[in-house]
Amino acid sequence: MRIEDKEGKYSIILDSAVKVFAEFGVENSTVSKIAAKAGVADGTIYLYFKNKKDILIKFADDRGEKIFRKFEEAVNSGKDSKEKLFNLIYSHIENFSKNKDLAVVYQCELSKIHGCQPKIRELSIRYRQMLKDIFLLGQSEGRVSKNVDLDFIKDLVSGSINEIINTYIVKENKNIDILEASGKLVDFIFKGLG
Amino acid sequence: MRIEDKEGKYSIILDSAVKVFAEFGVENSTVSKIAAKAGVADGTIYLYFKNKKDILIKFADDRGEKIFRKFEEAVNSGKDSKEKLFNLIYSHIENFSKNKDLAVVYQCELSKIHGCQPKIRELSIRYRQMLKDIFLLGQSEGRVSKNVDLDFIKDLVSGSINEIINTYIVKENKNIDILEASGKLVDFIFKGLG
Amino acid sequence: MRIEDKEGKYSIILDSAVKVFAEFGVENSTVSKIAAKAGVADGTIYLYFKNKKDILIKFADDRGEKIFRKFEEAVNSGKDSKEKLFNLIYSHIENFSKNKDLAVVYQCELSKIHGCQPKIRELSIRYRQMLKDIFLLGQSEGRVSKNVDLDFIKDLVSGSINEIINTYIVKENKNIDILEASGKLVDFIFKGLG
Amino acid sequence: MRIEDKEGKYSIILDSAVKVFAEFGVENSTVSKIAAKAGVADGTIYLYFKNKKDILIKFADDRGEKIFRKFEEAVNSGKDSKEKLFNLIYSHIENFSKNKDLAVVYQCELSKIHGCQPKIRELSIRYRQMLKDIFLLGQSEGRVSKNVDLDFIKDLVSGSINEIINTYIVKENKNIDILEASGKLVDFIFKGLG
DNA sequence: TATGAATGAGTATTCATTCAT
DNA sequence: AATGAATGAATACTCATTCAT
Repeated sequence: MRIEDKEGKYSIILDSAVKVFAEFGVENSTVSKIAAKAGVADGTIYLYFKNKKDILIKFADDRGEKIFRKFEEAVNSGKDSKEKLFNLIYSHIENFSKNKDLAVVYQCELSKIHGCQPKIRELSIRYRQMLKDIFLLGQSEGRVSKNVDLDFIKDLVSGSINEIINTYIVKENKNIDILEASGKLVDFIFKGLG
Repeated sequence: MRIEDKEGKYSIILDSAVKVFAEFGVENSTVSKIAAKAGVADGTIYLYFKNKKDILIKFADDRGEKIFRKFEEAVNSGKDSKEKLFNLIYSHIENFSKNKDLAVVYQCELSKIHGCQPKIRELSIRYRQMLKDIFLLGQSEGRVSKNVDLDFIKDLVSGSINEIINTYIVKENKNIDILEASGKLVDFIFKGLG
Repeated sequence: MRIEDKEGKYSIILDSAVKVFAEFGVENSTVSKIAAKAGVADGTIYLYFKNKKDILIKFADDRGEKIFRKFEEAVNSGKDSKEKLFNLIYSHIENFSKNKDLAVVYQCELSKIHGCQPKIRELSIRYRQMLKDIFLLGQSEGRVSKNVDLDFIKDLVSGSINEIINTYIVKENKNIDILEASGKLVDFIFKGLG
Repeated sequence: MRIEDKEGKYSIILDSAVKVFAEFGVENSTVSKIAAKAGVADGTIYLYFKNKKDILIKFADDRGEKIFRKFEEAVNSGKDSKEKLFNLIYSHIENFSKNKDLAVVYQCELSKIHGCQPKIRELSIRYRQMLKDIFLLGQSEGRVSKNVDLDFIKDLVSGSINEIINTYIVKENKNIDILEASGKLVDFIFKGLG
């Protein structure tokens, strides 16, 4: 059996777990359900994960890190602060729209699991630092007033984006015009910061 | 036994439950822990609540409604849209600051419990309608541009307020200057909507 | 409060218990249900009965004894063995028809309760002795063959009567022509014993 | 693990349950007691049975059906109505004598459990139909009078047999001369029907 | 590696019984 | 005598985890 098979089964279980978590909630998800969804025996789970909670921790670590890289790429590909913010928001909404199970687990389930909190907290801090950097750039571009408290503002913006995800993807499960939503949000923010 | 004693025991159990839920999370909270914290026998819980889930439902119904009344009073006591929004945000932060256990349970735990969702959803809708009404008033006052999509904006604002609660009360457990935070938030929002 | 009031409340509880036992079965009958049906507080039960099982024991003792007296009277009023048997069977079916709750509890519930068994066993023995005495009389009358094993036969007859009660009153809840049924049964038995 | 092992454990639990039910009564039998008697963990019970009641239902279905097959074979192997009835009664007493636990549970416990009643009722109906068929054959043979009400008589006979089981096996726990008892019973019945 | 039968600790809930009023 | 709120022991059932195969 090749190494990629191990990675493969590890991934299959992780993906299955997310689907199960999203459908039933973490607490109503049993190891058996995850194993069944992954097409492996219950015991096999324990060859790849220490225990049930470890699945969530690994999910937060792996999938969280992966999606965060995409956010960073999106930001890097923007030529100025406004485009960077737009790209970030667009990437965020798009990625979570494409994978609603992941969105549900991220927004609702993960934050409560004790072992997951370090990674979640780290990602949250990095996310907000990204926002702060964008707005610092905006200040140097003259787009953002030097009077605003960026530490405070980055939280507001982070909350706004979160709410969009929560409202349109997690709760309402609506199809959203990502381009339009991202545009409106960026306009609102930059106007507020001008 | 006086009437207030019965109400008293019901309240004592509810308060104890909130503390336990906040400390351990709903799923790691046992009926025994709640009973012990309330200083009653396990069986006594069932004289006042149908079952464990019912405690959360009653909590959402009773405490949620009570706190929402305060929000409405705060809004009503404002003379114009800006003051109304300020009062709402101030009241929101203040009330959740005073009772962090309640904040934790509201923000993190309640939304996932199925039986609670009707009330949570109702409160969420009423909250956002309050915001929309404030901004409609703002439009008639000439303070808010008629071009903005109020349904979209109210979500952003709701998300921003939520994030303040989450960041400063639930996660960081910081003491926050409520007056300053409310002021900054209102300024940012009205500037963005101008 | 007069003495008969005590007897009265004792009786009311006993009657209520039988109704509850018949409706729910002994094991699904709670002291609370019995108290509610009797219109007294739960605690009041314990002023008249030692505990829940004691209700059943007292029921077996009191009601069993009472109904058994009627059977004896019925037998005594018959002028010969055939009439005595007819009267017994008629009285048995009639009394259990009139009070189906009592029939249900007697036939189905009581025999399993450990504390009740002494009385139940005693009544069963007395019942079968009554039958044996009738058949002994029948032998002296020349109506019953001297060759039959009366100890065995009395059991058969007892079982037959039981089955009539079970089939027509407890299970099927049918209205039965008591006169006809008693007649047929007596005829069958005496023919078999001739 | 061989197939018979699975069947084996299922059977072991069922047998253990019957013993426990017979000793303590269904309501005083705990799942733990059954598991201990079977030499398995409590949880193992639930790998083979849906819940506690399901054990009784399966018992009624499996053991009831099995024993009933023996009754049918016994009847079929008789060459005329009298021999058929004799064989049935003999088989009935013999089988219940050999397994008194089963007899106790069948006669006393099973009839009250709601989920068991369909099977119990079915078996009871089939049993009495068997009796009726025997007596119909007896009529065609000229052994049984055409005047008797067979629907009534089959109940009497069923009750008589039941009483033999109850009296000698369940209650008195006596050793009984099966050959003699069956013979007497058949004689009595056919004489009564002549 | 992979399996899945077996385990048994953990928990919500019920209800007979008590006792202060 | 009567009440009924409070008690807490008892028990069915779940499910994460293990381990012999």
